[in-house]
Amino acid sequence: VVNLPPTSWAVLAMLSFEEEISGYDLKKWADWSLRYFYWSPSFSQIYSELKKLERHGYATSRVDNDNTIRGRRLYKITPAGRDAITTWTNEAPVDPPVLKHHVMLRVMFGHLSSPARLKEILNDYIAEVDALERRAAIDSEAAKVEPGWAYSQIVLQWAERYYAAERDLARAA
Amino acid sequence: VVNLPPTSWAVLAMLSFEEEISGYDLKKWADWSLRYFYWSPSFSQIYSELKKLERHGYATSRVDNDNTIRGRRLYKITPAGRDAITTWTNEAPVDPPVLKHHVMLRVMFGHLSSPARLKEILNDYIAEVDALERRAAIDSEAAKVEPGWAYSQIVLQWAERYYAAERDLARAA
DNA sequence: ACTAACATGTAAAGCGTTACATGATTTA
DNA sequence: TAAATCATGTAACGCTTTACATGTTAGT
Repeated sequence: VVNLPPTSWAVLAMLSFEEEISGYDLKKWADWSLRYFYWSPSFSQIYSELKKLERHGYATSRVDNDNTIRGRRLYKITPAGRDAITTWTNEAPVDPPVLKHHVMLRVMFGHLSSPARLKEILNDYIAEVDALERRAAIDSEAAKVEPGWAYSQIVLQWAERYYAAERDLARAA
Repeated sequence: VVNLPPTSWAVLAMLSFEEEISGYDLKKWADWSLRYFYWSPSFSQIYSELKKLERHGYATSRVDNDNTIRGRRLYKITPAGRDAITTWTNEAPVDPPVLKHHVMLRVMFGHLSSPARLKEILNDYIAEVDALERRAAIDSEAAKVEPGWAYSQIVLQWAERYYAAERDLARAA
């Protein structure tokens, strides 16, 4: 099994759910599911990840053009791809999450600001986290209807509580 | 004020603490303070960030060679740099944290694994988070001795509780 | 028919890491 | 004095985004 960056594995894992999917739909789906706990890659990166997966023999693609000039390319996971992603899921070492917390960064350098302004920033942040938590809750509910989405539901619930905890921490600060 | 990526601002903000500092020492300091809530950049990136800051006029540097062939370059923030970082801290929009949570990713694609293996992975992760939490607690205590590190202490305490919450969430899953 | 939004990519540029090179300092 | 580690970078490469180009569909 080749050594790939985590984002490639994430895309390949998403392919393992669906029969055939286009880069565009993959991105939309990533925004809906992945982005609560994993930076959702841009369109162009998803396109190049798909090409890379195809180069490695982990996916195949075909052009679907129904009476139009510009078609769209549909990707499908191969047995080799399914093997590879299964191996990665089971055997990759557990590495720590990557976090870039811009708000905490600004609090850390609070001597450049004023307590009042810092409080404003934290309040803005709390409102944002609140909104994210609610959206995660909605998506988590939606995941309940499909029995195949049990694991999605678990992580979405995790995300929901994660943001709740984050909000409380921001309040405490 | 120029538009820079957050990592550049983080480096500039660290310069705002010290009189003069080398890239190497900056990296060591980042590992000690920043890395609990902001991905600590590699040596080479810190070196190039410093060069970039100098190009923008936000820092100056001089070579300090005490009787040796190879000297080391010391960087110092300029008044323009201090202005810029102050403006950024106060006026940048609050953007959400960037998170890449590899463990959650693997849980999300749990259908490729087995419940037993997932449990193992989560336990490994809990142990790692535990260790991080303890280290954050130690560093937070250490920050108490210097009165100038009050804000550092706030965010380190935040980080400590953050990891505690993360551990509990992993347990719940 | 026109416009706005949707969809599908490519190209260029910048962010960030890993690998490498090399000098200085400690330690066995 | 040899080896190991600390310190200071550079070069090459790959990851990722932003900007651009262009075709398609839906609303007005």
